[in-house]
Amino acid sequence: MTSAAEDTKPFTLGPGIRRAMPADETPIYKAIFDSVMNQRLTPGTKLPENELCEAFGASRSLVRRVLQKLAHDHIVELRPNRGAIVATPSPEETRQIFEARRALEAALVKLAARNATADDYARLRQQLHDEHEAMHRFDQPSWARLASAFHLKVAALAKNPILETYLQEIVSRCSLIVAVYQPWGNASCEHDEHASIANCMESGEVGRAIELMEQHLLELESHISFNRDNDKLSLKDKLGLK
Amino acid sequence: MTSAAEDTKPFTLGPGIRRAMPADETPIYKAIFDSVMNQRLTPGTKLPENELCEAFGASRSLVRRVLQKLAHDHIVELRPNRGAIVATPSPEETRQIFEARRALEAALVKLAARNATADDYARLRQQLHDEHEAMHRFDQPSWARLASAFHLKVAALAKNPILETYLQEIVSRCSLIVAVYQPWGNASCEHDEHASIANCMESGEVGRAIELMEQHLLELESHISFNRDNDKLSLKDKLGLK
DNA sequence: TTGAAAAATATTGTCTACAATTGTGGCACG
DNA sequence: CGTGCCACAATTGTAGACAATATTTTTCAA
Repeated sequence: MTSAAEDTKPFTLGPGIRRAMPADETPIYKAIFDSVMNQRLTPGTKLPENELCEAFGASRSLVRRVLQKLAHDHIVELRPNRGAIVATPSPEETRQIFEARRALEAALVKLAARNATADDYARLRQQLHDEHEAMHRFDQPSWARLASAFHLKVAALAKNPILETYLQEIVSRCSLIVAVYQPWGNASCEHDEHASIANCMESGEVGRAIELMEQHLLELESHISFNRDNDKLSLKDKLGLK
Repeated sequence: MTSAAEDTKPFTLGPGIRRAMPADETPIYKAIFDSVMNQRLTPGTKLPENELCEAFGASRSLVRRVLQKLAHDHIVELRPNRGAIVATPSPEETRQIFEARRALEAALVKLAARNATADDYARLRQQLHDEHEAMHRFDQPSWARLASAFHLKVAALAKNPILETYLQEIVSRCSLIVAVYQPWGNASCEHDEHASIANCMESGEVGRAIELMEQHLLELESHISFNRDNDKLSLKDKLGLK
């Protein structure tokens, strides 16, 4: 219901396509990515190359490139000679990821407040409006996407593609963590916090904006909990209750 | 004299090696990397796969993986269907890289000051000592490496592998820029600045440490100049003066 | 019946061959 | 003499074959 990402059509990308595709725009990448985010693929799941090949009708070269990229984005883990599995972020990793995110976003807010134009703020408000609307429609998937989009928009306003790319990576990893360890959805009404941050940025209260952003991210992190079916699974195996 | 990285020996890595090598530890990667840093390979130089293959006696698979990794590290640029060339950082890119570096290192200094132990500081002082010694021996290559190493050490002290990785990438790109656009060597006596930063960190003056770090990086950036043979080259071609 | 060792199977890493695209040189034409 | 087009050569992208490693199953002995 959430998305019709069940691409089992005879997608080949076979002979005839020569242009080197950016590999993270491949349908294969997107399908795996979405499946992980929607928890159809849970952490630890093995991803054998051959199965992916015939599932997508692609050759191993492509599948392999896609897995490489997914590994670089920390969506899957690539163990030498042992294949790929869906990444399993540990609590310690999670802590580090959020710490890095706080540091990055603080720096980005500072730069964004320095570099953003009136037009930029107008677009940011549009973004906030869409977010607000999705929330009121109870459109959870769209909302989650838009909530992340706000942070990415702010990052774009900083006009530093390098830091922006880093934040994209980190936000992607955060999304994975939230999807896996907080499956009921990120429930807090983030909208007001986002709006406050934008307000402070536009009115020049940079220090306050940074403070709010850090607070907002701490809030998000505090809602993560690791008591999950992941444990249930390994427990089940360990006790042989099957 | 600077380094004997001329590995033209019949290195094969042929059949028999099965374990997937991290690809940035390959002799091919290191050779290209070093050549770029030593300016034996100048920006814009084409790197045809076949030539690299027979130069290193390796197959295209490996060469291709190495080029992929080099592209990820922004050492080479990978143009679809048109091959790889040595990266050519533009002035704007350079500005962004240094801006990102200032932001990252500021955050890292803050975290490092919070997390470093007495042992950590002892090792950092050892690092500073080595650096100082290399400087007095006029050992330029070692000195440059050690100067970068100081920044990486501080990053390690923050105990956040994610931010640390990001800084490693950025420092690598900075080294490329310095090597290309400041070939006479980074001459400023950086040692004292490094020492001051370390002092402030250890004595708890975090704000001052961050300030010094940013100042230090601005200093480094200010020594970059783009009036270089790179321009000379393109100018020469454009005027047909050959 | 349980444990370990060995064969069989499945899966990954690497290499080579082929297809397609890009760049270049020559030729015709204006 | 300059410009545009077409064929050829050089180079990259992809696919599948082969080799080596990991995993599973089978077998044999205690």
